Amino acid sequence: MSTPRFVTIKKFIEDKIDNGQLSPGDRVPSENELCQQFSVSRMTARRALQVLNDDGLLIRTPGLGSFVAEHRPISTMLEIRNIADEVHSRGHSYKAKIINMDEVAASEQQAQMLNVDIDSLLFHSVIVHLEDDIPVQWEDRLVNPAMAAQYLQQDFKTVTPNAYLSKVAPLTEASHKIEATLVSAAIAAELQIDSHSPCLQISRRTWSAAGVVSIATLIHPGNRYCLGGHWKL
Amino acid sequence: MSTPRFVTIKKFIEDKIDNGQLSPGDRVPSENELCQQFSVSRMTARRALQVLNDDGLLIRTPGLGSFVAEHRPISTMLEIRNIADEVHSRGHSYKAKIINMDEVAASEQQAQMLNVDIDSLLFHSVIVHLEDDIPVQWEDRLVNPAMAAQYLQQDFKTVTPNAYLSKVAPLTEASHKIEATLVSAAIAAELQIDSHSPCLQISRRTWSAAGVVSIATLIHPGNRYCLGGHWKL
DNA sequence: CAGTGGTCTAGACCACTGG
DNA sequence: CAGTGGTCTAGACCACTGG
Repeated sequence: MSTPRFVTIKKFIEDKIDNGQLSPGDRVPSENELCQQFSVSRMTARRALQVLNDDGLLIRTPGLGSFVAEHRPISTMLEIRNIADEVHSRGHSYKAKIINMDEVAASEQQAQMLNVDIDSLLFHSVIVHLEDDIPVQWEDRLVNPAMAAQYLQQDFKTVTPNAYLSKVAPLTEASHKIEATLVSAAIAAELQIDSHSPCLQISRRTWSAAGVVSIATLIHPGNRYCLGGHWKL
Repeated sequence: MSTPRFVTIKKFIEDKIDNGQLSPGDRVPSENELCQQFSVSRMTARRALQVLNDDGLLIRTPGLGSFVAEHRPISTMLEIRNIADEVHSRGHSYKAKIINMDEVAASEQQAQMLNVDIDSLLFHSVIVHLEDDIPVQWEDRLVNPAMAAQYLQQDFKTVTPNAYLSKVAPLTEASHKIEATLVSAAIAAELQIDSHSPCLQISRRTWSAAGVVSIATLIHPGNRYCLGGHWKL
């Protein structure tokens, strides 16, 4: 299980960008130069540059060369994405910390949102998601037991609630509310931020063919997470 | 300028997923099978699958094969709405306070974002939008003069910049970044909030057929504004 | 065992940029 | 012109999965 050579070359360049030896606009070594420096074939040197290009760190122009991009990429699409996939797609490590897994009686508002009777039992999970061991999302989720009876038996350290629910109750509809908020001291502590730091909060309700599956509150430290979107046509 | 072969193969598979010939979980042809079908080398067939994998459409497992992913990434439509229309639709009164209307020389970053020369003149407007006389949005906007020559002559108390630009340079493309931030004392004063209140900030870049039209920073008091989205199917 | 995807080589031709 | 990145070939060895 040794490191692929193209990864070694990729990191070599990435490090130089991170520590300032290469600045935006600077030219990085060409494919041929990397071939010689690392004694690899051009296809391998090329792959390192290609991955960096795909990640938005380099801009490559035939006839000219490869250059460090002006701006580091903006995180993500406005998608219903699995936070674990999102972290992995950035090449970072993902971990989950389970804060709480229990059942609660539905309040009037919760019952209405999930279309169940008041005081009926709901599955409840609270999980903190970490990217390279830094908290990036607090997830508080209520689930309609009729839609996912085995919810509390899952190991959410390996499969996110989102991924699990998508499997047992395929998503047909979703609504979101996005706002900027302050959070309680308890949540701030878990997210390792000051309690007066602004947070990006997403409240989401998801439907499957059979009805409302789940309502979730996702809270992100404002300085560690942003939503990106691109629209065309 | 012919289509690369790996793109042809990629589209071949993408089409089968789109029209339902391949469903989530189905196995797609292996690299070797594609080599024979399309008479290409394995590296080329591989590239088609690799790109689809990077896009999240396939999941590949050594020893097993390549399979159609369970979930297509779902983008939630975030509407680009006119703030005045939005306020009116809530049955409230709308007013605009013009803070600033001038021309500025493009910084390096601004020039790059708007695709103009550094130090070329840009139109600049700063407007606070009020709902029932309460500030709900701080709008700081830079406009490419080539796209809307009469921009500074408009009366933005009656027509929002958004509405005017949509008329003279119809929108074809937009990208957003959404984040939670704190704002400067000057902006907080105009928004009539404490400077430590969290704000929802949207950075938006809009394109028309002829190119980038405008970049805008929209700042909303966290307790007075939120974004909503709904996605179906 | 045959088959899969992951990595890699040492070549090739191409359109393009700059000097 | 020499150099760049974009595409492509026909091989290779590997760790791994399933039957």
